Amino acid sequence: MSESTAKQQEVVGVAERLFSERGYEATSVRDMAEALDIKPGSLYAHIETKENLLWEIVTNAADRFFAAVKPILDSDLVTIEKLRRVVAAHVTVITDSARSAAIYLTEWRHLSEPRLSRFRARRDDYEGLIRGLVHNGIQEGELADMDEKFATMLILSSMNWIHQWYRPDGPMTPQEIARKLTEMLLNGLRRATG
Amino acid sequence: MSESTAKQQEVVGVAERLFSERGYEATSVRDMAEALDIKPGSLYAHIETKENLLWEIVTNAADRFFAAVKPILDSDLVTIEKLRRVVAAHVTVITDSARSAAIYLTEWRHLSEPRLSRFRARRDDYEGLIRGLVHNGIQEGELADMDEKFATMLILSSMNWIHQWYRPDGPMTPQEIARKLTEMLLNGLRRATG
DNA sequence: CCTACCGATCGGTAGG
DNA sequence: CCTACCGATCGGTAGG
Repeated sequence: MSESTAKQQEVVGVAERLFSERGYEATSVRDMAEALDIKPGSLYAHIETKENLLWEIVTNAADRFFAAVKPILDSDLVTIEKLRRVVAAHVTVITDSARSAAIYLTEWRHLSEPRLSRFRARRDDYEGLIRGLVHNGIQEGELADMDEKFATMLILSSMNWIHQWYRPDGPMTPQEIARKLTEMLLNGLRRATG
Repeated sequence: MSESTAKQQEVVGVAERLFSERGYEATSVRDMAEALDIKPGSLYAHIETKENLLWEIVTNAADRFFAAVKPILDSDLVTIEKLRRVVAAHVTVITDSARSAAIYLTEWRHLSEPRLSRFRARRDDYEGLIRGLVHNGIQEGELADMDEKFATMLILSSMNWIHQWYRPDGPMTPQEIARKLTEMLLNGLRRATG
């Protein structure tokens, strides 16, 4: 692990913006160089390959999701409260780093092997964490007796779609988004009878 | 509207496979020609441009979603029943035409203007249909008094994520997926108390 | 970080 | 549907 310079961080920032706006494949090294106001060849003083940039962005994003969620799972809160906080933490990662989260969620498939497999394994680990939470919630009777895998997918999909419509200047704060989402997921859309 | 030949349908089929597997930008006309066992230049006897293929795929997919959902919305069923059937219909479109649905959901951004705007408008119309349903459900007291727009997003996001994990040879039928999804969305994940 | 350049590949066309 | 090709652009490198 070599330390990364300020300029390298600037390059990553430009890559995050362009990859999230146009997609990885549709972004050329010339696009990035232009945004950085340098010549295309000069970019390679700061990066090794274009794919390395993608890899750095998605692994950093994965790190953020794990770091936000792990301490909550390791705590001794009851499952429903863990779930509330995990949703809040995950949503906050998406809203705070919207660009890299979008790349993490949509551009990973352009990684080549062996990174592609490493990525998938890590993403599956994360899914496993959420699934463990759902599993416990069902065991303990806090969550309904339902298809564990399917419920996990519902939680992840509803959280991950947020990057598609979230705008920092929109009317809702990340906290509000997390609160409404947990509320709807836990209690359902149907009007409670009685 | 010129009628499309069997060969043109074959070309569209190959494009659906490659665009969904690798993405639009990462698929070259040479990739498509090779899959069709013809020379790259010969492809242009059947298509005008590569983007026309993308446009045909996403508009056909949009047509399918509207056609599946419209008659249900126009019926005189109660809102909750409409919602059940709309979810089932939408999920069935995704599972029956998984490749084109995936392209519709993820590759549309590579359209150029003015098609990009036309696409967005149509997608917003569809979202409006679902939102109208949610609106009515709240008015009539069948759905909980909640953020209408947010509930619409939750419904759409949970349905649309299915293409990410659905496999035709998996254990669940489209009907089962739709049933479980509606159940969880309407009643929530929390164990009903009392 | 620049100049100058590499071979490969891109979407697409002319003429048959 | 093929041969033969177009100019443009791709990711990346050598040498300074």
